[in-house]
Amino acid sequence: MSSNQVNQSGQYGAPSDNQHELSHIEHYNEGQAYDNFAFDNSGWGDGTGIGPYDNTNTNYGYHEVAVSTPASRPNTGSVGSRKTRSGRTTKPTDSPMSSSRSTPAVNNSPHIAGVRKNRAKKVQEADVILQAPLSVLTKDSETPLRDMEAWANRPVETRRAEVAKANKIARPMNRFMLYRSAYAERTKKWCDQNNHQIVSKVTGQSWKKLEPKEIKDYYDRLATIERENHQRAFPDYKFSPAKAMPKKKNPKRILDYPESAYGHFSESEGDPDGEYRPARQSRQPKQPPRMTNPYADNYSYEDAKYQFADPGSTSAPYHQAMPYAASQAPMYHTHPYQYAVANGHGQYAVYQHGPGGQQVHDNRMAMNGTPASIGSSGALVSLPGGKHHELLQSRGPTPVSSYQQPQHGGNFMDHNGLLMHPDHTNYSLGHELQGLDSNFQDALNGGYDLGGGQEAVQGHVDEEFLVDPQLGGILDNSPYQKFLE
DNA sequence: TTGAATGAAAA
DNA sequence: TTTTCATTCAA
Repeated sequence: MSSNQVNQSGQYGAPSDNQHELSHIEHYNEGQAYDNFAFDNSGWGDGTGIGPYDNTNTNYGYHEVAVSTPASRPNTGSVGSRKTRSGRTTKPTDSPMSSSRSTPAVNNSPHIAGVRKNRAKKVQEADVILQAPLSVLTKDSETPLRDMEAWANRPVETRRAEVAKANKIARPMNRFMLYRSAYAERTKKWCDQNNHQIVSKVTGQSWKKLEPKEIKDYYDRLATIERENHQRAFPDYKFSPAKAMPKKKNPKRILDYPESAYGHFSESEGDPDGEYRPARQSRQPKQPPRMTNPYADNYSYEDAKYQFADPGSTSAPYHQAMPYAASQAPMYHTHPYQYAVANGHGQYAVYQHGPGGQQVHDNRMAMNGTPASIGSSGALVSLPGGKHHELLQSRGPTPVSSYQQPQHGGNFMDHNGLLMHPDHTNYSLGHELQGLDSNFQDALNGGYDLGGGQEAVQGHVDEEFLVDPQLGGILDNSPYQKFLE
């Protein structure tokens, strides 16, 4: 069955929670425990990955019900227009967001007197109920995942150039933002929606309820890398959110707070007591600059405006405007460090960090004869140097959720510290691993002084190798297998 | 939308 | 002092 067909399994009319849950267990669990995998109870359905809309808080047999939100869903039908509870009678569509399957929201929540405090925190779930994570649902998408490894590994120079352009230091992406970014384009295509709010809701739902631990761990580690590189580029960055603005309770009422508090402060009327301030992404450390402070002397973000010539060059204006570019490097790069990235194409690139910033040495090589595939992401390892040991060390056997049930010790961080994207992970024969291991070592040995890097490649290599499931890499013992028939 | 970070308020 | 809560902001 193709991926985006209308649900024909009768779930729309599922008579009761219990019954549905039972059927879910019988049909999908097959006696296996999914203890650590946060499926909702709606089951995997027929492979559409979608469930019914519910606008009236009618459960339709689902435990987790999405309440659609008219403000965020365009192109919905008129109120009360849905005549059938069964999606079976609606026209097939390749978009799970089809209006034929949606109805406008009706808020039937009972009003509880006196309970108003959390009004703003009303949970707005996606209009689509996913029944499988996006990593599964969009597995066969022709739209590649965005390469968030490349993003997390942007060199210091790139990051500073971005700051120069935007005139602000952006926060590093957290694991969910990385995930969301990776899947945004796919999700748009899959939903046939080009709406940030919808993408956010769908990816949020997939992330929070559906994605297996391995996917989350992967983006967790990318987030760690992203955070570390951000820290490297901006050692004194400190998140400094704008002071919270009081909420407008009722736009028709007289504001409880001065108008100026809600927006830009003009010089004449704005914020005389300085209570509110517009958003800023970073601020100078409150402590007086130290000699070792890369922002030393008279430099400040606000004043410098980053109006230097070419941030990527080593020209004098750049270093004058960005003094830390020159001064901080020795502080944080006492020893160059390097890491290797396997991109899922059976190729490795070795990155080297140092005072001169990050250089990418494209030490690509074939591995296992694995053909090139869409997208990237595969394995990633950091090699020793500096203070980043937590990225460099093998963490030993990573607990694997019962969802994965790997037969051959499938840890997503293997004994070499390889960070393996679950999409490219499989469990198979040892001889394949030998190829990975030697190639990996070759990559590391490609013109570099490994130093402590040898530590990262020693030790036992488990029977893991990279496989692109789009090329048929899902093997019989893959936990995804049963859902991809 | 989730999650990190922040700061104020409450315990 | 510690915990809880609301808020900002990353795309």
